[in-house]
Amino acid sequence: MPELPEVETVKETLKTRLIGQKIKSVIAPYPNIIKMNLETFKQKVINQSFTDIRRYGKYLFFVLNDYTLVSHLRMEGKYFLRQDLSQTTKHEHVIFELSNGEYLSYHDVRKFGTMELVEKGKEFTLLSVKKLGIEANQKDIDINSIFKKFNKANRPIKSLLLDQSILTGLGNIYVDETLFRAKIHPQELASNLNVAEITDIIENAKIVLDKAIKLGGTTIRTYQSSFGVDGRFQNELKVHTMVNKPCPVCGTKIEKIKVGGRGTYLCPNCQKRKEL
DNA sequence: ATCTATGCCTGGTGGC
DNA sequence: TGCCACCAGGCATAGA
Repeated sequence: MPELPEVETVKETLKTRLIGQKIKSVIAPYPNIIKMNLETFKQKVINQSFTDIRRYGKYLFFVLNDYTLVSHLRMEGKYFLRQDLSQTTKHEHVIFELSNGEYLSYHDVRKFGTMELVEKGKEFTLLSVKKLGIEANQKDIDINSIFKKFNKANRPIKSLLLDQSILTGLGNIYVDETLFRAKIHPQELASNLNVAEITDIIENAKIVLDKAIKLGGTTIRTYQSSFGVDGRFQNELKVHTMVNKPCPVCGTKIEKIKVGGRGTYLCPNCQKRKEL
């Protein structure tokens, strides 16, 4: 699923081909992706050009002349550039005809992805974007402010790391990898963790995310960056998807459990719960 | 105020 | 082979 490194990769890939292109028309076989009236949406974006593409957390911002198209890929959204409409396939739900004759096409089997349109510069007035915390790979994160939030939470640490309102950018894959590196059990209550442990988690999150960005993201299940390119971080995964494989540190079999309803991988020897 | 459960969706898988 | 129940899960929302 696209998390911060995957969305970053998509952004960089699309930038090389999309900047300067003007939207000539919009075709929406499944318009529910767009969270506003389709005709209004078309009126606003047609004749607008892509001036920049940015990212915050897992959100993509397509900056146009007067508006910003805010796109979230959720579980498996993807963008393709098609040379011709005949190349589009079953699950391409929103298609932008570009001035160079190509088509920017949004593909999403599960239809969970969203597109919202705001006036340029007002991206952070969107409720979904406004509530996001700081990016998990940011330099010099204020550990104390994070610690305060974690310290009063009576929930598993994994659930807090997935909560985008505190730190944003981590999803199921990178949370598992981060907690493995920090040697913290995903079900450990956040309130049981001390400042040193929180610091360790945050440092490892940055290491994992930065390395995944360098490798173009992680391809498991369905993720590909735009134009059908696989990521390479899947070769670096230590625990996620590795059930019953030996832990790369101690050789113990990796376990799969459920935490907050999500499939969770861990080494039961390296990531022991604390005795209190 | 916090936390948990549900709905949104489809394709893949395993059981029979 | 086909049918069915179940699973994958980010986020919004409803409910406890």
